[in-house]
Amino acid sequence: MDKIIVIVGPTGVGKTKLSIALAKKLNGAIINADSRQIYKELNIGTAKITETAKENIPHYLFDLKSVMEDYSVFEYQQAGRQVISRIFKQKKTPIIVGGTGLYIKALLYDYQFKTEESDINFDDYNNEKLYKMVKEINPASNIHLHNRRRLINFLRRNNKLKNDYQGNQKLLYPVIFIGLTLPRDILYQEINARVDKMIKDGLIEEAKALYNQNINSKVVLNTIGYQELYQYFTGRITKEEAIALIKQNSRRYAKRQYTWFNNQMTINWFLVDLQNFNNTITAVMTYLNYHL
RNA sequence: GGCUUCGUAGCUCAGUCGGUAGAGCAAAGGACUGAAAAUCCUUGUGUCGGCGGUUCGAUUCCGUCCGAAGCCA
Repeated sequence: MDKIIVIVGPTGVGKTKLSIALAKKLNGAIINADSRQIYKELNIGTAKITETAKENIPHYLFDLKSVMEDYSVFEYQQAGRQVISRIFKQKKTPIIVGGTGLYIKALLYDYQFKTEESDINFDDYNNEKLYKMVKEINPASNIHLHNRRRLINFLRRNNKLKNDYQGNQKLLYPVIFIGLTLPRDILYQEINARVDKMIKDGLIEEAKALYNQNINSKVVLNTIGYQELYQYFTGRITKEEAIALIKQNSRRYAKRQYTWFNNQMTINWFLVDLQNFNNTITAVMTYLNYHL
């Protein structure tokens, strides 16, 4: 058994639940592929698995960083590849679980990152100028004029790479991609209900603790659940508005995840049985037994 | 009961001095190599409340009915 199993899908479909079930049956070790579960302080809002729910199955790449620290795909790629080889050495099955498509792709495909980067400060350059520079280096670039962040990223890190990323589609490991899905309207109901549950479970208190410590890091201000509650804490919106916003942003996030998984990777999709999740587990296991 | 205003896209509304209509939000689709739960792009056919009338032509004018809000009895 030398294959990696990857569980993907939109937020709130039940990836974590499936990961535990599969790990038990396949002598697995779980690797997080969720960009926000990397952070120690973000628990309820990221639906991070609890210690008891882990059922003694090894879990890697959770709680690596504090929200005060930055993190990047590159770091994730390096850490993840080390963990994969370690798990293989233990004769266990790596089970990668998460909703961050880029992390998964960078980890498993031949994504190459530059170690050196330019120290040019681009603050004085307008988008038109940046766009022109990018086009000079790579005329085939499809980065949009208005996407300043990506224009600058390209110029800072990839300015010596003239061709496109040919490694984009090359898998480095034997992988089985499992996707969990639900009809859109049902998924949205599930997401809404889960947000209500997070509130009941103490999301407001968790976010308030960060707010009270004056933590305004990039991560916190760019994470669904926390960014909206911060607006409530500062009095810009009401609690009800914040909760409604969390739901809306979660739904939009799920939609973007679908766009990625449907178009960037080839996934074997499984419809989740909400009434009896065991049916879902069985369906996935049947598939895996045939393909492992 | 009388008078007034309103009834247009899922929501809030604009508009057509009569030639079948458009913004914001919502929503949907898409891009994706260093913040990715991020960043960015694209997309607006709806019996213009119902039924009649005038007109070559009505969502626009007139009548009437229905519904909402307000004022007067």
